[in-house]
Amino acid sequence: MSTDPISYLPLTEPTFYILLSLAPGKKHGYAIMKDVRELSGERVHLSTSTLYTAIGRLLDQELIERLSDEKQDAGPGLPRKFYALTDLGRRVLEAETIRLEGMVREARLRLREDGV
Amino acid sequence: MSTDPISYLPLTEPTFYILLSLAPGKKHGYAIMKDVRELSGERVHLSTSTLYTAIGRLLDQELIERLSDEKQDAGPGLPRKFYALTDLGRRVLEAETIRLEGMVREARLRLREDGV
DNA sequence: GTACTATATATCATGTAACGACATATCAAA
DNA sequence: TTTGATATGTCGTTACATGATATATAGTAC
Repeated sequence: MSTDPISYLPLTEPTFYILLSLAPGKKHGYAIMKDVRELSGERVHLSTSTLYTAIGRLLDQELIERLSDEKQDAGPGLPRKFYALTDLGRRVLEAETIRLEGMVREARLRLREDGV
Repeated sequence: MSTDPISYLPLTEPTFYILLSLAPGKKHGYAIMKDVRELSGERVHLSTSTLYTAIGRLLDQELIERLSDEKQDAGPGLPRKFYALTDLGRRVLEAETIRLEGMVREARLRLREDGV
């Protein structure tokens, strides 16, 4: 497992949004799901299968970490599990953003060359 | 098969670059491969398997079309096959660029909120 | 008191796409 | 004559998304 953020790129769209959702601070799975929906302008609707398998993968890769037992305001539903970005996770997210900016820059150049 | 470009998104990185490579005009497969490598700053090295399976898929989806027998300056290698963007392909590429811009915008907002 | 809805977790089967490895062919230069 | 650049393609494996399905809890409406 590399510590070079570049080696984790490109991120898939769900993965990108999950990490971005955690950028401001810790969240539990279901909160991530709702946040991503809003954050993406109702465009990305994570299914629970996508969400929880991605969380498992990101934990394995140490891009996020599980926060041990935030003794939380229990609302309805099963007990919440909170996650946060690791340093590596944040660096991956930043590297991915730079990658995306490069793609947009090149696209804007080529799409302007012919009359768009 | 939809004519709504949004329904083809998100594109994978190889697919995005293949379409972008065709934006200025027709190319054959091997030329696309070299162009993508340069265009991406030596970052994306398409394997021939990725390239030709993607071309097959894009033909099926009618995002690109095969140009029939450009009687071409035959150089070395097997006979070239030329491809070009369809109108739909161009619209998909534009829609994808807009999607990427949205992701970058949101990422820049959230990554600035905490001190990046 | 009971059914419904939102909250919250998770797995399974299937489909799609990337990718390394492999295969084939042509021409030019060393 | 053999190497390297050009040029096309398939096969097996792996990774990931996704719809369907399952389980559990708390509040609300009837």
